[in-house]
Amino acid sequence: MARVTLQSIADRVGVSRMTVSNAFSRPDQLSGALRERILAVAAELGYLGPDPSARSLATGTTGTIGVLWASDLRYALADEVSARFLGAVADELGHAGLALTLVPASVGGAVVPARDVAMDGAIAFSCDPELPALDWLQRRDLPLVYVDMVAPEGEVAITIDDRGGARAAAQHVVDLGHRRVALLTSGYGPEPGVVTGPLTASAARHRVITERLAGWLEPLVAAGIDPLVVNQPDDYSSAPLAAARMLDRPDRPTAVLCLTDVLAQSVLAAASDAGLAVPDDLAVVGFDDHPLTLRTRPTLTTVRQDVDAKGRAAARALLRLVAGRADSSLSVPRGRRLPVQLAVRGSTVGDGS
Amino acid sequence: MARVTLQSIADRVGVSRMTVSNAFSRPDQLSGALRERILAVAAELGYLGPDPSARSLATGTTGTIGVLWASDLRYALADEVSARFLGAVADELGHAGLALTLVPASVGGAVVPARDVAMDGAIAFSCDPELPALDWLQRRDLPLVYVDMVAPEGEVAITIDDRGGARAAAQHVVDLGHRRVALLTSGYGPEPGVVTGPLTASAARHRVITERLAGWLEPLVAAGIDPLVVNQPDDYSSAPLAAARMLDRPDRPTAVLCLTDVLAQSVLAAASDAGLAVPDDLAVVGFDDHPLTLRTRPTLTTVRQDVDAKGRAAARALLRLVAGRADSSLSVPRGRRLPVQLAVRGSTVGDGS
DNA sequence: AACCCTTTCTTTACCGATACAGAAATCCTG
DNA sequence: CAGGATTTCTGTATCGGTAAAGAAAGGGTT
Repeated sequence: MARVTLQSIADRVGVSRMTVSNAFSRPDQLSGALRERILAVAAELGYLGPDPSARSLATGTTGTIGVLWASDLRYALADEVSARFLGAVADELGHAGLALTLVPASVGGAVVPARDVAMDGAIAFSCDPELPALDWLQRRDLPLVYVDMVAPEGEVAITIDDRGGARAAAQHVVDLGHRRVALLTSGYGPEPGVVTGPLTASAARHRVITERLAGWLEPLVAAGIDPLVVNQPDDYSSAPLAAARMLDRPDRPTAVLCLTDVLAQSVLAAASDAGLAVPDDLAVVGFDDHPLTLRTRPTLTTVRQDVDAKGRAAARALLRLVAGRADSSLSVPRGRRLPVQLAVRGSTVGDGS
Repeated sequence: MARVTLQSIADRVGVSRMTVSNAFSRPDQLSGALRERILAVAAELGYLGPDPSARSLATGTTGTIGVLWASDLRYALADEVSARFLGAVADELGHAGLALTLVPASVGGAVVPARDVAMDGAIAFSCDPELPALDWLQRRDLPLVYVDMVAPEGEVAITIDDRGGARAAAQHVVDLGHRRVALLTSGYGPEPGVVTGPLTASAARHRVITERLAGWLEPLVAAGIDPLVVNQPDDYSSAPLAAARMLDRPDRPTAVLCLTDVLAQSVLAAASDAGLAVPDDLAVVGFDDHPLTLRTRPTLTTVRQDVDAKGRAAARALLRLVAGRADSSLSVPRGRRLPVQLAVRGSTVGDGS
């Protein structure tokens, strides 16, 4: 049984192939009666609508947007905050009838997804600017939006105010009178453990880390505080261990600022194990406003970012870029830096009871 | 400036277009020297490789696999366990050079992604068997793997032993001597709150819920226990409230079996707020072995499922189905039900101290 | 009745590649 | 050195659609 195509339907109905195409794609181009007849025959033959690949070739649009992810997808998605971002993007694109394709960053094998997968545009999320896969996307001249990373000059970047948020977090613990402060990060340099010597931007594997570190330092330095910096191995399952070791030191900090809420939760667990009361013996601040911050006890003080808004902003900016390709009179979207907000909860300030 | 195509390269080099095509896609079909020359010219002209859409049309393969998701992507992805599954699938497909496309379930507008997006196969993950978008995928006759849901007769299904896991969890609390047991679920019927009357399979909105409820009931009924069943609204942020109300009842349960670990974490929080000691006053059991189970204090007793393995199994089964389309002599993959394991931790059994 | 405008359908020309069969050149083998 | 096997490259047909302009038929206006 040969495959059903526009042609076979056209033959059966006795019209031109173009008319059948219009019946599906441009209903206003033919009479209602004929359209009905064509659709009836199509249904009878089991035709499902125009072949996506063929249509892509003819129109030059694919109906899907790519997302290039920093690291191994397996780990990236296991973070609820990133996942929510992705969900928001997918949702927003879905409204525009676009699907979302996760583009593996691999460039080794015969197939290089960043080069070989069809898409109308792409979002680079939180990835290394040097990533080879990103280079492919750029060379393809696809509409591109950069999220949570440094974008090339003139490109559209969506970020949050990481530095301002970190600054507020650090100021908060300084205002509470803490003098021995630890910074718990990850992805800073190659070695886990206590970081000695001055902090350098180049050691951070990511813009987000650089910014948050810089933000934390401002109020601390102003207050004459020299923080203990601890670098956490990427493997999150060992986080409790690193946190525990930090709390075991003779100069144990009274406040810990953490790169993410998940790291902060590990600190809460370690504090509990060490018999330390939070916030009286130890204040803990996270970052991101992960949903879990409300489920921990005490609840977690954190810097709130609106990931949904970030996802929507990225999706919308990209949609405008894509539209701008077809109609150059449209205005070009501009990058945005979304505000953040310190959310003070039980892990830094007791309820007074 | 006209676009660079195979033809323009062919003209420039002075060979046939077909030879240029082979230089990219089938290197063994031409001499190394010529291939070098062609690639050099291609690079010079800024050619990036064959156009994905055109190649799709000619070869009939697209290089991407679709994933159809149960609910709104925004919420679905916000669950770390689902996200990890997706990550594992993406990772496994990535090794085979395939990208992964999230297919929005929308079927309302002009574009129906499940019908219009090009893909080589699809995974239906945990969705309503009646979903219209799923129907489109089936009608397209795409290779399809069903995960965590009831599959049509003869189709490939990957599931876990939800019932057995729930049975083990319930048996565990029975063995510990608990007699007042609560079941905390969600997605059961339309109304949140205490469920009265007999449980029915049809009220559950999902196979997973049905199975876990059934598994819990077996040991409970055998022990003559009539559990308190509480249905949680889907909005996870209200979970603490529902849990708190459950612990406020005069016939407060001494053990709670939860549909997921996230729900269980809410119960831990509510217990803490109510001044109840876990596990002495209240035992809590989750489901899934979410990474957070190790970060809570006490750590959470749960039923461990291997989401990575589930993802890999689904991806591999689908890859085999896809390969089978091209070569019908290949064997057809069979469905699998992956085992689970009770992980006893601090939320049911104290450390003896 | 002449004219122009719509509506409705068709014609022609691509979109950018790959499949497959065959032709020309080269290489062995005995 | 004949003859078959290889290697290397080309020609033709095809994948399944859409864009854009043109032709035919009907409708209203003056």
